[in-house]
Amino acid sequence: MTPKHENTLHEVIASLDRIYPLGSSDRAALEALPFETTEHPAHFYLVREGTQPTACCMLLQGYACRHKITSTGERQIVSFHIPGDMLDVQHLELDRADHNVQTITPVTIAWVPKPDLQQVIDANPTVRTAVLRSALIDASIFREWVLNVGRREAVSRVAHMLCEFVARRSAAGLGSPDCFRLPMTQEDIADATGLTPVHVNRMLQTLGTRGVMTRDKRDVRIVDWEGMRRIADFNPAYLHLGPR
Amino acid sequence: MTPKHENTLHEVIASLDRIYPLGSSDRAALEALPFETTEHPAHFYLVREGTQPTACCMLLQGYACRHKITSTGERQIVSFHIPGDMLDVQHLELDRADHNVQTITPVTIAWVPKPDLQQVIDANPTVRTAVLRSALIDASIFREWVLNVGRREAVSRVAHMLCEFVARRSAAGLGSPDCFRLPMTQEDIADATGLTPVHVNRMLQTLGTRGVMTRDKRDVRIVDWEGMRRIADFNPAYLHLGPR
DNA sequence: CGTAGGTTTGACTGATCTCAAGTTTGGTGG
DNA sequence: CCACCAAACTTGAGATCAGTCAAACCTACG
Repeated sequence: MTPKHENTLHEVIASLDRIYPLGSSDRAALEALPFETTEHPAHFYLVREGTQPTACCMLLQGYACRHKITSTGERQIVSFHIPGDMLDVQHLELDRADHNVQTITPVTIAWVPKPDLQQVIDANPTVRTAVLRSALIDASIFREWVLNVGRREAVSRVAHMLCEFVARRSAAGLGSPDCFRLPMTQEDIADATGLTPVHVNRMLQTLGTRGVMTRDKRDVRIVDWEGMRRIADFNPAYLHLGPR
Repeated sequence: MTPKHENTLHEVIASLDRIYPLGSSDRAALEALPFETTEHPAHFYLVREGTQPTACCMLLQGYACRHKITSTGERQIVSFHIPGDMLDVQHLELDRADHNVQTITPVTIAWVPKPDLQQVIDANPTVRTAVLRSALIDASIFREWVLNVGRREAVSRVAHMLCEFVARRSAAGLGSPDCFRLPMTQEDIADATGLTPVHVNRMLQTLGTRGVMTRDKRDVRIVDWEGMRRIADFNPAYLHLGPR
């Protein structure tokens, strides 16, 4: 039973620490960062493509995604984000957003002014390394998504997306890998897998009839992880979670 | 008329300098890096998924790509690389390769020992920033590829791949944007766009009949850039080339 | 309750794949 | 310089996975 959220950067620091173990001075510097928190409903834009963000946003509670839109208005989600994720490290270095960041569920966001964060990174080599590793891991995840969307059949794409979501979520200590509630709609899943919502619905049913998972509304229970992993062609190495 | 290649890190340094302007001491530090050069034929593996690279390879001459392979043996190329590109910055921080790096044409490669490169990066903040920016730009390109493969129709995917290749190549001063020779086979293009070689062939013909380019074997001439750009839905902002 | 957003189903369509057979090309050795 | 060969490219016909369209059904929430 987690208590009502405290609005500190605690999860973000824990998440960086998981990526690269921080020292006490690193942690202290991060904890001293000034920030403001805001709350937003689902489907709210936190960053818009083409704008120049001036603060660095971090996800404290709820779920979000990054996406891009074609000139014909088709949306492609390129990553999902969970509490503790830094949502725009890249804008420390690249001043124009090349994609959108949008909420999936209602969220609590921490906004840290860019100069303050930059200073902590510059002054703390370990933090710097953690942030760099985090950016490199993001890139690895994007590569896996290119593969997923480019070369896997529909069932596998959906299964893979589910496996990744669960793996990241439980690695962050945010819930069981066997039983969880999906925060995203089937349309979100469609936009993440390069499919249509109708087909995603059918593929979710297929995963049911193949006996690897059961579903009650958005509550999913994986009943055969090995089967799931096989259908998804899921190998978590690309998440670089493990002991280094 | 370029003279026979000199085997220095010159192109790599120029490429970093384009990403983030270097000072003379940065340049001197990079020029002092020890390295060995090797030559390899087309289709040669420079890095294999799952291995732990001990040197950082850079492309001096020729073309290469990164790719991943599904359990059923389908290849998905996730990026192409041109002379001057650092091919595995990520292995400075992540020790296991999560993808393959393979040559497209015969290449000349410079291998820099990881510790030496790490030291130059640690000692030169500007170099560090340039490398970080380079990694962030790579990530941006991966995101665009997810969109390309996930949400664009076949002609657009092929056109987009061509636009990106030309834009990056001419930004690096490696040739004209209007007229160039493709280093990759139609099978490579297929693996980059998530299509089959047969369909890539048809889409290249379509781009011809739509009057945006002409083709003689692998020599391509773009005759209508605006039309090409429109079919490709190409907006180079994601390459972060421009004046910052 | 009413309503909007989300999910499910069915029937039909079509973009892309598959398979299979040619044709062209560029490199190599005689 | 030419003949040969493997790799790359091209073409056609038929199959299929996923998309489209449209309607109905939930269900959470005001």
